[in-house]
Amino acid sequence: MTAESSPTPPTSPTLPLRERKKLRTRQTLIDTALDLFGAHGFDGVTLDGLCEAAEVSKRTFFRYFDSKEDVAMAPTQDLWAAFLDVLETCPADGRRLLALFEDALTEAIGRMPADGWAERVLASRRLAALTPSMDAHGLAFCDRTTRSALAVVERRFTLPGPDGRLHARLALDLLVVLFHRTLDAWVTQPTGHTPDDLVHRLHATAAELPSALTATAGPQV
Amino acid sequence: MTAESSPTPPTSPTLPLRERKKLRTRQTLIDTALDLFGAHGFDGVTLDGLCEAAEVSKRTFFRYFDSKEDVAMAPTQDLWAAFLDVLETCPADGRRLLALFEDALTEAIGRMPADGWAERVLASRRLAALTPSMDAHGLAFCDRTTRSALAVVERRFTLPGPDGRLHARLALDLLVVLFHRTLDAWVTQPTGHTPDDLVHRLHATAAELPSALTATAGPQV
DNA sequence: AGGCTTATGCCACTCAGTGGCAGATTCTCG
DNA sequence: CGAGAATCTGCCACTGAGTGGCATAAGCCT
Repeated sequence: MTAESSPTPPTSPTLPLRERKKLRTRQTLIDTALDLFGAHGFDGVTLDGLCEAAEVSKRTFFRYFDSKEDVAMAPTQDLWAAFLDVLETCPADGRRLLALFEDALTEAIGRMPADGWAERVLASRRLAALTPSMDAHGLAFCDRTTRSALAVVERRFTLPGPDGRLHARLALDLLVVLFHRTLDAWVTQPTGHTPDDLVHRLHATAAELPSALTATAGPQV
Repeated sequence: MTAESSPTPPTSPTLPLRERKKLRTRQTLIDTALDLFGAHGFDGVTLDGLCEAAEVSKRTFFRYFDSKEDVAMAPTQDLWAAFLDVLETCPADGRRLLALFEDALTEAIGRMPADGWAERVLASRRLAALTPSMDAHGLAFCDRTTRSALAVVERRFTLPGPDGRLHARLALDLLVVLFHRTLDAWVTQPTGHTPDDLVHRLHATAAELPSALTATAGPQV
């Protein structure tokens, strides 16, 4: 439909046509899904309806995504994929693991496409808050990512002490917890849903961790 | 079938017959499910098969459980229900929130039925490790429980400071993380799957939290 | 252009989960 | 004890997610 301005550049820096089509189909599916889910709710849209709107067969849908929940979670999943990628290459100076993870996630957020990613995350999270099965799916995905990240860390770094592996796992779990609380706050705020603000809030939430560890409670008056 | 020895005690301390039957049906469903899932895998058992084995109609199954995953998660869910119950009544001396939660969970573990609960948890967790959809379901349930617990805490206790609510939520998230790592280790060990050992390991894992916060990593040699 | 690889569409199928209704069981109160 | 109300249960039909198989079409390579 919207033909590129340059018909056939001599040295094409882009991917081969087939790959570009796949990317576009995937993105169409994501955008259509977030649109429809936002309008009628997750359960108010059938896969058949979604596929018809996106002009693909149901069979094709399942070659791109594992489940109905999956397509709505794509923005977050892209982020964690980038996180793993950053973790794969970042240096291991003697910093604290948690700080290292925090910075890797910051870097990953920075790598997200500037056009519309934040909006898609926002739509996705708002949907998840209303849809138990989406929430469950997202949580499980984070857990799997945590395990992958732990594998990368074990392979690339030296974890001192007999409990080094446990410490790394706990640090990763902590990062996930911090990120989720950060997302909660970021999604809830009325305006200013930018990646930069997300990063800012991530560090702010992380700064509260020591207080959370020592926080006490008195009886209700 | 197995009639009670005392036909009709004058002052019956037990629940009415109808309630007892319901309890028994529920427990039969759980035991049958864990048996069959353990033998053929979660996906190797259909609901129709499970219902036939438990001698109930599928319609009845869904009057007791929300989903196929739900029945296999019952042991853990019973624990968290008890946790909420303990939280509802425990005193709020000036202790740290995290310690308070840890003790409440310990108390909840102590309230679990001595006969077979540990075995059921073990079977349930081993299944969950092999079944993504069960894992997701369990994670989502923990998240919902965390929110319920936060509501109880906010209602019963005073949370000082503008970030008191965040601190409490983080402390609860931490407890869940600690519990999951504890379960990982407890399930993995070859023997000694007792509630007491679970409690012991919970405190041991919690003791590693400060180290996890400050842990560092060097480059791989 | 022609053959090779890969993505897509279509069809039929299994299984989880739901709604409705009829019949059975338990509770309650006269 | 017995009638009637309140539940609990079983059966049946139905929707919708997800899968496997196979034929076709589209992009790729030389």
